[in-house]
Amino acid sequence: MNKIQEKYKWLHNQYGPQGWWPLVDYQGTNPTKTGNVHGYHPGNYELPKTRDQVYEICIGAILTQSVGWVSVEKALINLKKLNAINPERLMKLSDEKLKNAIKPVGYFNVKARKLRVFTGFFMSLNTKIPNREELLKIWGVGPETADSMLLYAFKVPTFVVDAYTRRIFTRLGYINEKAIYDDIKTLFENNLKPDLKVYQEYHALIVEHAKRFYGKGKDNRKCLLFQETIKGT
DNA sequence: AACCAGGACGTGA
DNA sequence: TCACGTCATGGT
Repeated sequence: MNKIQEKYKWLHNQYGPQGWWPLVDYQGTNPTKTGNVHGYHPGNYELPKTRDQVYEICIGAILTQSVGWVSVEKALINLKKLNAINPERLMKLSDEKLKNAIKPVGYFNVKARKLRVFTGFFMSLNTKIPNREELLKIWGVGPETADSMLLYAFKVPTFVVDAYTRRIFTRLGYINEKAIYDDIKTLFENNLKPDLKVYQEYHALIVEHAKRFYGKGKDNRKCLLFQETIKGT
């Protein structure tokens, strides 16, 4: 077992299945989770089931850019009340209603536009699964957003890298600070079997762990246990 | 009361 | 390419 696999094992043992990606209709709360948000469905890998759920994950991936999930959940609930977690119906919302609904996530002018651009693309898919290149061409969809959509909405085993991933594994010494997104992504994909569940859980576990122990400050000594799994390997 | 959150884009060097 | 400013609300 390589180091990347060992870290996964450690995290999963600590926190258990995370039940990502949250869906507003799922009231189940993961009691082990940081924060007071619901929508998680630990152990259920069948989701998303409907087209609208696939869509919900995609727009959630856009809304969460540089923003915590607590805020995104509010925006999604607002959209839900407008019956607009559906591509056709979201497109029919006025700009005013759309921006007002997503206000909690901030950057609402930019994100409203991103949502419309993406929604046009989504409708053109017509049940087809997009590839990474197609997603990256969309204005407003960068590497992390594209990978999140692929992994959690379209169930393609592609690894998601975020600021937390970079922070943890930089401090661990696995990657250097100037590593670019695809370098980090490759590190994980080269050291893991392309297993959808593992990819989904690993990213979610990294987020959970980072929220607890890896603030933006320099202190990485809060989690000695995690550090120690390196030694002796 | 600063500081930062599950990024991406536009700009100038 | 690359570093830096911008987008904006809400929770510690």
